[in-house]
Amino acid sequence: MAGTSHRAAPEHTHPDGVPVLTALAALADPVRAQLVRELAGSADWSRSCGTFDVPVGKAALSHHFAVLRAAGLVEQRDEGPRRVNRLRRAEFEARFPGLLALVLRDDMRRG
Amino acid sequence: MAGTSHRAAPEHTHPDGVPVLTALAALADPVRAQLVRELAGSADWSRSCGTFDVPVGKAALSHHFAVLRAAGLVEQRDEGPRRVNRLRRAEFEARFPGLLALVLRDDMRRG
DNA sequence: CCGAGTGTTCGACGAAAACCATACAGTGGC
DNA sequence: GCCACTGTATGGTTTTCGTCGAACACTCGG
Repeated sequence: MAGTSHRAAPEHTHPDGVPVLTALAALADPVRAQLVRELAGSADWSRSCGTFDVPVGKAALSHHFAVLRAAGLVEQRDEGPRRVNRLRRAEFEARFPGLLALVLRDDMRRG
Repeated sequence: MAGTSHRAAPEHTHPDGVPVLTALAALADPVRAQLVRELAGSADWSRSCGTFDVPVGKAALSHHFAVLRAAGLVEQRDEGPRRVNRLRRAEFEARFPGLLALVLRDDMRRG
């Protein structure tokens, strides 16, 4: 049975069902903001969770991705042993116009 | 000396000097979001701090206003015994285009 | 079938944040 | 001068959040 995954698929939330405060809280964290920025600079499904340059262990990293999923920011798919990611640009932009751009265009000021 | 206030003027931060994550964190709180919404629906300098319908004591309320000031969202001025507020619509919009609209246009969903 | 690689889950910990009650500092009316 | 009113500052409690270490689950290659 090739192509069959026996791993539990990650739970995804569509941006349409996400409250604004949840979206803001998801982005108001330095680690998650960095994840989103790197993800925005990469092609869809090209980055697995372990390939991000953030100063946290894999347990915390896994938690952050869960938060991003719950906020409708990230979609994940299992590809062999790793879990590859995609930034939900269009859907998130439709729900929260301009929000993603604010985080991406930021001048990396202190904070 | 009429017109002289002996009270320390509140410290204000212009939105231009505010990091994006600080702005997001300031708005990602239910109480503060409510303050901003009520403020947006009132004329400038028409509301003093005590006139907002939020379920917290005045100590916490004072703290929330300090956070909003530090995020460049609110300007305050002393008017007799009370401190009246103004939402910095234009300045904040110039620094974070679309962000205020997201909080104001929200459908008040749970969360 | 085993072992390396990848990511999640669990429990615990510390730091940060929200909150309250109280005390304090101005303002203005009496 | 006193007192009610408004908001700030302080100290301490509770809750939330980010983090880690360790254990577990799954995939794939030998």
